[in-house]
Amino acid sequence: MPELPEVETVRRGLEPHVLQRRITRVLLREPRLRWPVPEALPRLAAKRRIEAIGRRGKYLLVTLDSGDRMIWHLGMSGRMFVLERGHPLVKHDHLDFELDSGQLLRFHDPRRFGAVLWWPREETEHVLLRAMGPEPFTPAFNGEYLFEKSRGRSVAVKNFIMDGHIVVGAGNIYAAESLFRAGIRPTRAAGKLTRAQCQLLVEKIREVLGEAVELGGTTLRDFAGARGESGYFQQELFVYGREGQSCRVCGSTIKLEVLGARQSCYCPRCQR
DNA sequence: CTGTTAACCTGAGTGC
DNA sequence: TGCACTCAGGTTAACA
Repeated sequence: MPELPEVETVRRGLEPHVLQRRITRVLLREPRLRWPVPEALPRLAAKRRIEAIGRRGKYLLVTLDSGDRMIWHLGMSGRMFVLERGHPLVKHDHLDFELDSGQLLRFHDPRRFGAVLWWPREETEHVLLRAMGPEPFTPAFNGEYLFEKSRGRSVAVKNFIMDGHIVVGAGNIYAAESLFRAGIRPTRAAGKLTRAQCQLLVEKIREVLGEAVELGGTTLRDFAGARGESGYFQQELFVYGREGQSCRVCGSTIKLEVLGARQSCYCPRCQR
């Protein structure tokens, strides 16, 4: 489900409800997520105050007053809702964090590709975050960086920019949309991009992700923010999910190709 | 090292 | 209605 804009939407939605709130109780119903939820997590997180909620790539980072942190990932189908205590349970409600405000954070994830992990304060670096590429909005992610990284790489540029070691946050939707706006065909070998194309692609990735964050993400099937709200970026899509329809710019028929087991839409005329 | 594929899981949608 | 089948926004492990 969620790429960077959706995760950022959830983060922003959670923030006002959790900052400086104390976790009064943690209810773990189903520990079998992407990795097992640590058995000790409910005990360790209970009584702790939440001091910050941040984001790195598609991971949410929750800093507690003990200096320990939790790492949350929504996977493909995960949601983290702010609800009033006593809200009825539904299937796949795996975990609750009850807060001293009377509200609770409820993690719901049918496919269980998500994760809820403990990151002890004595560990300065977490193995999941260590090898991650730069955030798209930081200066470290720039045209020259992308150009250098892509030299000698034969992988399709779409797979290349979806690789979290290169840059974090662009999943299937936003990779496709960024490439459309940059006029680059998703199948193009990364190593064949020119300097100018790398520069343009960086700008378009930032533009697309930025607009999507402002619109609250993309709701295609089941994405919802922390209060259950939909995103609106789906109205801005040029190629994703539009195979067979006409290009909003030139009228050509949008084509679909499978790249690395993922659907990849592009305009054969606008993207070369 | 690079590149490709399968795997993890459930639910929604489609076609018969 | 029901069944078989395909596909889905992410990430890692296992392979060539």
